[in-house]
Amino acid sequence: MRKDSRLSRVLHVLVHLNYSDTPVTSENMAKMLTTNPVVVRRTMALLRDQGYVKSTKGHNGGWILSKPLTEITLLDVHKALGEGSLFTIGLTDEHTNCPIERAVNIALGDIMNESEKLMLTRFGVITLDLLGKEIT
Amino acid sequence: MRKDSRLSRVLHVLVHLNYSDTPVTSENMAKMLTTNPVVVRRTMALLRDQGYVKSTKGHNGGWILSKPLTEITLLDVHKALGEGSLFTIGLTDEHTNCPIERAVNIALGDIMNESEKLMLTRFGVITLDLLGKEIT
DNA sequence: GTATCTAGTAACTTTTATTGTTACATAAAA
DNA sequence: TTTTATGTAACAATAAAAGTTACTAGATAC
Repeated sequence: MRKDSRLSRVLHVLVHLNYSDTPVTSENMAKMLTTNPVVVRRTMALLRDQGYVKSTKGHNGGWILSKPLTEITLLDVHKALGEGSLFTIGLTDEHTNCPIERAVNIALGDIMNESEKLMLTRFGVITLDLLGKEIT
Repeated sequence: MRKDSRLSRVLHVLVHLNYSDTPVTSENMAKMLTTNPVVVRRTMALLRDQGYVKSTKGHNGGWILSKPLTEITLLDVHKALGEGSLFTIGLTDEHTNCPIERAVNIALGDIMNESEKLMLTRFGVITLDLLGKEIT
């Protein structure tokens, strides 16, 4: 199953942004992430929509933070990326009147919900500045 | 991101197996799951390898449980399917000497591990007979 | 013992989500 | 007005999973 490493990569970029006095271009970010500028713009656009970064065009243009890292949590970024479920496991929806299917879905669903809740709660209390500080 | 509903579907099948006095053919399971027999065999083979089901060929052949449902947990089935990570989120591994990437990975990794641990623990205490019993 | 029914499995094709790419428009600064 | 950026639509490539085909092997029925 394929992994989505956008969260991890975007976080990386955001923390780096914090340490740059000048805007960082999509081109440069693309090099950092060994991808290409259009992909970077696509992803960064999601963060811009939520007010976490700003972009400027033309000479000396690029991306800057529009909020301090202390005001952005892992959860904020995760949500901005618009991910669906966090889990690779999916439930079925083919025999909704089969009591066994229903029981299976309830059991798995309950566990997944509990686990997701834990994860998002943890995400919600970690601001991005902490990532910089945790550097050893 | 694509979901893997094999766990959910296999559980469904296993509980149904329990209620059948005769072996169930891959063909019939395929109909239940609206897929095809080869896919069923591929998946069931993983469970057979772990001793949870047995298959017999020829007339009146098919699949039967080789352990009671009380001795199979969600975790057992999950592991038998050989899934990798439970999460759609992946970490990066491109700048292992970048302290920021490392910090991001540590933060996300810790949370994912904790969440995974919770999930697998819950899986481990639910035996498949409970699914049948939870039917309302 | 031959026909039939079943699983086992390798090889191939299809599907589909994501990522990557191209091309061009728009805006800002030199 | 040229250069450097982003914005975005449209298309192509990639890759993982599922589906399919085709065949083998074993077990039962007749």
